[in-house]
Amino acid sequence: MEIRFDDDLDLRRIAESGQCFRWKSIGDEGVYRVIAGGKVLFLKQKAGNILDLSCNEKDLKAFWENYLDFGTDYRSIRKLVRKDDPYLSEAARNGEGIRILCQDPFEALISFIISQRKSIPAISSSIEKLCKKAGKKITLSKGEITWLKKHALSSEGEDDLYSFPSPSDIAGLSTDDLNACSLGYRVPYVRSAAEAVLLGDADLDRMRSLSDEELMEELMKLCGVGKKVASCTALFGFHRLDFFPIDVWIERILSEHYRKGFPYDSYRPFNGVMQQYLFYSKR
DNA sequence: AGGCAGGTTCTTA
DNA sequence: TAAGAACCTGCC
Repeated sequence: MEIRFDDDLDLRRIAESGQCFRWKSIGDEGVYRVIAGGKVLFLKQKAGNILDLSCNEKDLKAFWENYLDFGTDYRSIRKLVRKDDPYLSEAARNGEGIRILCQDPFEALISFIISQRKSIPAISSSIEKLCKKAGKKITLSKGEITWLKKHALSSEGEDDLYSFPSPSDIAGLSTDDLNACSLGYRVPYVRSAAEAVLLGDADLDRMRSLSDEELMEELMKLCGVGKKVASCTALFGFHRLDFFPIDVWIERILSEHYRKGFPYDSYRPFNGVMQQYLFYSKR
């Protein structure tokens, strides 16, 4: 189905913004394949703010609309950028179209635990291995196959897709299975996080009702979850748009351009969106 | 070939 | 409280 969409939206920039690891560019016509919520979505952006999606209206309303955060007005947030900040102004121009996806908290937690000291290709590769080992197979619907055909794309290679595993799926994996996902020293981190969620020691649903500070505190109780991973989980998995994860890149930007500190007060509660502009622009 | 990668923990003062 | 080493492994 096709919809017109007027707010900021740039699929390529979202895919390359580092917030998600399961967006894949298919072919060379700007088509992306996304796996989330146990489902797959193929989508393509066309001229005139038209979005061509492989789902029907029911699935759009039931899931993808929220996933793509259609309820948030990013154009207005982008306009909050202070005129007296040329660095952020340029970053926001470069990053126009980035949106912060509403991803699953558990998936974000595990993904960002895995991300530590790994390059982006290595992160994606580990996550794919994990999904293949423990996730559920996703079979393409008739509509999805038709959609691919319409875009002159083969469904071969698109028929071996797996959902992100549940806490019990991961907790049930043997050490050998986890090792086979190239997780390295993160194996115990991933396992203990999955077990904590499974047993309710880390209650992600309950965490939704916590304040930002309390959420951070709860997440950091998990082994292998420090400040960076916790804030990424909060921003991308809990959609707390004020979190401002500081990794090595952001650290460099802060020390080069914000000697007196980043003006967080100016952008509350959307500091995380500003962080995305800065990060994307630097990469 | 070998250093480095979107961090965290453990150890040592 | 703070700085520094160690950690797995794939990627460039």
